[in-house]
Amino acid sequence: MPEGDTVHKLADAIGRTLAGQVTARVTLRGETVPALAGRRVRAVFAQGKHLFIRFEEGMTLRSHLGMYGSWHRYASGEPWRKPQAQATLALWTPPEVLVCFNAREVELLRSGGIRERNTVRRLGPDLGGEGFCVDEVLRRAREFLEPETLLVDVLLDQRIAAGIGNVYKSEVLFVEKVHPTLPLEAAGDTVLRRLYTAAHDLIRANLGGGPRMTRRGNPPLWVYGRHGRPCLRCDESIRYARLGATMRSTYWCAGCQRSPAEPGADDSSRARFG
DNA sequence: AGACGATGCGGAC
DNA sequence: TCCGCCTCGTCTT
Repeated sequence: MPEGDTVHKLADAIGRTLAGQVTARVTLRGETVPALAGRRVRAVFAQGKHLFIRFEEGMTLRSHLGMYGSWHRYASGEPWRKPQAQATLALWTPPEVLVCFNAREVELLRSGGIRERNTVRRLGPDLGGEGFCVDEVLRRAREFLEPETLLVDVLLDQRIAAGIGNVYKSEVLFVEKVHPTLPLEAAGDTVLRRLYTAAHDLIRANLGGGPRMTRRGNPPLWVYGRHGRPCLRCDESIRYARLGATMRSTYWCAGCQRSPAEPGADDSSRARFG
């Protein structure tokens, strides 16, 4: 399931099958796309959670898996494990066929179309990419967000940096010992820089293969999905709440990540800012 | 068998 | 702030 690292790994895998190949046939929601028949694939790449397949002469397929999307690879003639009606995109090479099921968005962009797409144009620096620049992240946070914005909402905002999903959100806050509802302004540049650097390191570390992990050993995640279980650092019970503007599931350790609102809380992060 | 919730995100109000 | 999307694994009955 897709956060930035997953989509990057998918792009690599799909690129190994498609890059340099000529597609005999491409269907978009069941409809053949004549413009892509007999067309050579130039590159397959990810940007945040978007996956792009660029063809010669500039045409590009953009896909976003959303919650339910998945990619399958089959040999030609092999039966598909999901109903054909759920296929949003299929590309025949022809020894193989790549099928994207239940994507949230799939579209064909004409030359230069990537830059015209608002959602894509506005994406922040790609946390799974090589040239990630945390200074640009800080600049965007100042430009796009109110100072009162909670860190849970900052981290999920793909305009600030692209690739963090709900799992990395909680994990990154835990790793850096920052409370999920600390406001942007109270966090300050130092904390923000630490959070995004950690996010970049974790996502990059997970591009190698194997299951996604934010720590060595079992369990592979520090806090996500561990509601009520003991913190792996301090043994306190892991908390769960739906937080932020979109009320998304958030997990944190009240021992390691002190609340900005609780009396007697450690306010060292605030002191660092002010 | 049915309820519930989920790794995402845009849009209506 | 809430809902829709229209899938699927997991848990409850």
